[in-house]
Amino acid sequence: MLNNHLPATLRDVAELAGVSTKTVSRVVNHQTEISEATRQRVQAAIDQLDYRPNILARSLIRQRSKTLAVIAWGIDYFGPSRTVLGIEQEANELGYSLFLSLVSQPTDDHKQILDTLISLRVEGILWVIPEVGDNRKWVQTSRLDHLPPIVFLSMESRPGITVVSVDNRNGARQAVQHLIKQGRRRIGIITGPLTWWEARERYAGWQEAMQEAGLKASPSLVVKSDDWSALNGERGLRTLLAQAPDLDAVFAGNDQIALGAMGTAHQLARRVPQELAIVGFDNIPEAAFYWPPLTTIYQRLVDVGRIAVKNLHEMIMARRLQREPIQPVSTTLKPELVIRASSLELPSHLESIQKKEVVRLRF
Amino acid sequence: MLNNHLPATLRDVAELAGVSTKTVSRVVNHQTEISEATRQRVQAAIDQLDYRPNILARSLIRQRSKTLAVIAWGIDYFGPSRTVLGIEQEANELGYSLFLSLVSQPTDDHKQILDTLISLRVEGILWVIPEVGDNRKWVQTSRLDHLPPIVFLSMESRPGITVVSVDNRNGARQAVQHLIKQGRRRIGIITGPLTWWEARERYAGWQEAMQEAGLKASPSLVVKSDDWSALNGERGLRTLLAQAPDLDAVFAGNDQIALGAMGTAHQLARRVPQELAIVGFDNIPEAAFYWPPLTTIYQRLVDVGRIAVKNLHEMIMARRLQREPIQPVSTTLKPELVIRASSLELPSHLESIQKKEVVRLRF
DNA sequence: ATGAAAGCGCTAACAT
DNA sequence: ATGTTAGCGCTTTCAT
Repeated sequence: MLNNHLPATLRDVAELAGVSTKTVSRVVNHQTEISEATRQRVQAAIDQLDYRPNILARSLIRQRSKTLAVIAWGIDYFGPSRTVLGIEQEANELGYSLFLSLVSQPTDDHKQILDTLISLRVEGILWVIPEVGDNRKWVQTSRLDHLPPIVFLSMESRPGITVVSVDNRNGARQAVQHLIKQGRRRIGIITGPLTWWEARERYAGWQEAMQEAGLKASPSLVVKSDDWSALNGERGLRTLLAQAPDLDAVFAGNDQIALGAMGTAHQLARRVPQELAIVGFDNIPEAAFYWPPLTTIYQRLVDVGRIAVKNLHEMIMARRLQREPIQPVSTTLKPELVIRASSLELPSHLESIQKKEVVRLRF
Repeated sequence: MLNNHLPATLRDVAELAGVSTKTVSRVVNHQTEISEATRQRVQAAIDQLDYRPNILARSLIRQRSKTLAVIAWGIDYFGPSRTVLGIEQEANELGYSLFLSLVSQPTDDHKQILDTLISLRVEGILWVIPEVGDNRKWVQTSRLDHLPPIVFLSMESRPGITVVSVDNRNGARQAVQHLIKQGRRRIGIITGPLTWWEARERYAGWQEAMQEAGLKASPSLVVKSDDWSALNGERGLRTLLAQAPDLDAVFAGNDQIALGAMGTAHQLARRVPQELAIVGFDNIPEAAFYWPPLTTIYQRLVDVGRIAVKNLHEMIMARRLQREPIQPVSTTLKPELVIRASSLELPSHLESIQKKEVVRLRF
């Protein structure tokens, strides 16, 4: 059977129930000023016709789309996808539908996407493109009050805009301080790509922690990656060991880089953690199952998404009420250190094995 | 400054330019039947007022929202997020905007979300919830012609519906056949949760490949996981070794399970791959950097998403043209075997190391 | 408690 | 080449 009959409208329901459209509208919107008898009659007609209100028409007249947009990059990576998950959850709870737009590169031009979103009459925008190079310069020079309210995720706080992010610098400091507490002194770093704000922050955190402990943050302890992949961890550790043969620990820009570094350590027969402690960043789910399990920094990325939507909602409401726009607030979440075997002097859960037998892994 | 001035409408532009609304409409929609002089005058007015067409109003009158919806689960996992990436890319290229709806569990009720999507007047739906338990039973009993066109991803093909998926069974067979070719005979399997269609298919593929090779697919070679996590790989390998001490290879339900199994192998000092070959499924980006690098099955998940949108688009067009709905077609993509060290008798890239020195890894 | 009528912003006949 | 008019489906005064 063909499905060429058009969907039922409010008027169809009204005619079937023998009432006016306004009455049907009252039923659909759960308004009270209606007798129970007619309400039931209308409801019967609705069910019979399988009527669903047309939200497009509703949005048009109410001047509210109840729609947000997320413009994101890297949704196939752990961090962004967790953040989008949180965004969707909170948006759903607040009754917003969510448009998803992706850019293929963080540096891609977003103007066209922004135009589309304005045309779609979204009420607010969540900006989930990482700050890379000068791809945020436009924010300073734009009249943001001519755009829908925007919340920026994971970027440097700036006056006049609303940002939700994780304190990467603090996370890096926690990681390095932990290594120092374990007695490590020659602590190298394999950074992420320093065009990224997050990579720079983690790098700065390493520097700060080293200096605070009276350790030299010497250039020979630094290798800069050009991306976030495990490949850079492999190469990075080789370079680092060439520059600083007495290296006793590595802070990696993220868990993938840490994974690559561990692989190289195995190949070079450097025992982890005894000879070389390794700490990552992100706490991806697999990190607990690396060999050895990886000490890393946990960021509450789902919460980043949820908080961003909450803030956005408040901005939307404030603007609707024609009040002065609320002062932009930046939220920064503290990350948490997750200690596992890769950074411990004596990985306790492995002690028993060592006693029982001489473990000899040869590849 | 407050942003309480309403966005400009077509009529505003028309008045400013001294033309009719229809003329402005022509400019906005790049229609040709208009003189260059007026086109420019109208364009100037558009720029001056910063006018953007209201897509809600346009959708209402055109009876086309140019909008698709993806309803998904597990967007923070590798597979679904890659698929959504492909969906977004293709939707964008075909001029569709994309609504994103997530369920928190594959078994969650989706009826309410479906209602919302119909109300939003999406033109088509991409179903990215994995087939778990009987959560697809509704498809058989529903009048799908009363819903927007739907394409189902990653599920068992059924007559009457459009499905795009990967041939998991074939992938598993490739994995096991590869192990057999390497001389392995006692090939165990740690399945994913068998409530999942994909896990069952991979399990069936293992059985088929074993039987075809004249090997016994004995129950002692099987461990069934209750989820897809690395933890099950750890436990799984222990159980498997208890059941079949002469095990010489493991096919894991996915790469995470494989990772967990490798961790246990290390702890138990079983050399991988010499004593125990391991193959995973999915080819997550980190798999190449596991220790040893993991042999696995690659699925073109981005293409799954893209093809799904292409098919959906055709269904939409067919229905719009009031023709008979096109026959549902199911598309099945062949996965590819990616061979790495974890399954090779003599991992070539490690030979040099073995010659140079006796590698002794002790944890 | 219910209804009539106006209109949200746009496009598509159908003029001229 | 340009304009007039009707109306997409809904909500909202303002009546009754």
